[in-house]
Amino acid sequence: MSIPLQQNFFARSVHTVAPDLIGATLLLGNAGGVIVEVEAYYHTDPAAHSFRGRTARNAVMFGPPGFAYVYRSYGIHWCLNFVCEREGSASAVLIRALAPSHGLATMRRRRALADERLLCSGPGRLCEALAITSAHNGFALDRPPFRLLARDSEVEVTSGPRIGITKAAELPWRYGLKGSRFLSKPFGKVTGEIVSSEW
DNA sequence: TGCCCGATTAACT
DNA sequence: GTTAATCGGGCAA
Repeated sequence: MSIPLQQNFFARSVHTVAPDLIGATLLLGNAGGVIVEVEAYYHTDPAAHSFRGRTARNAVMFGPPGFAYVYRSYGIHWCLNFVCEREGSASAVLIRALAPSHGLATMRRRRALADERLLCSGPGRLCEALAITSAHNGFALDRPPFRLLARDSEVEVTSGPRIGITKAAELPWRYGLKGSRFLSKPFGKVTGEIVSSEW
């Protein structure tokens, strides 16, 4: 049924990988869910951490595709990215929201009072629910404790401007599962739709 | 060394 | 709609 995603899945344009991740299942240990929202970041993009070159923090982004880049956000939260394309292209997809499907009790405990809709609906929230920290920075995505399973049915993907950034905020590089109630924020009406069935 | 600010979230008014 | 929490990265000095 669900086929594990191999590293070659990530060895493509970040703008192809991002919508293809919608509907895939992300698991860490026995907790996780279906990816319903992501954003693409490319090193020529002023909003990308890799834009100003390689540093200790973003080094994983400059490495080979198929690895996790985890960084601290606002000194409080962790955010999870998947490195894409090829070594040195320094592109990544930010995982922004999941529809919880595995280990609900575990994730609720980690997230305290959060109800199911808010359990994994945000980049910081899903890292808290899956217990992702800097300890996972540089981990391969096709090996434990990570598990990534390809979607097994067609999905409708919407796109729109990215969230929470000030630079290049107009670029429509946010992708989401159309109509999902687990999006961190709704998509605007003007955005186009993409129907995907590959992967 | 100091300063500014962010790929966020929850708890306010 | 507004704001505090909280801290490391990146850049100016």
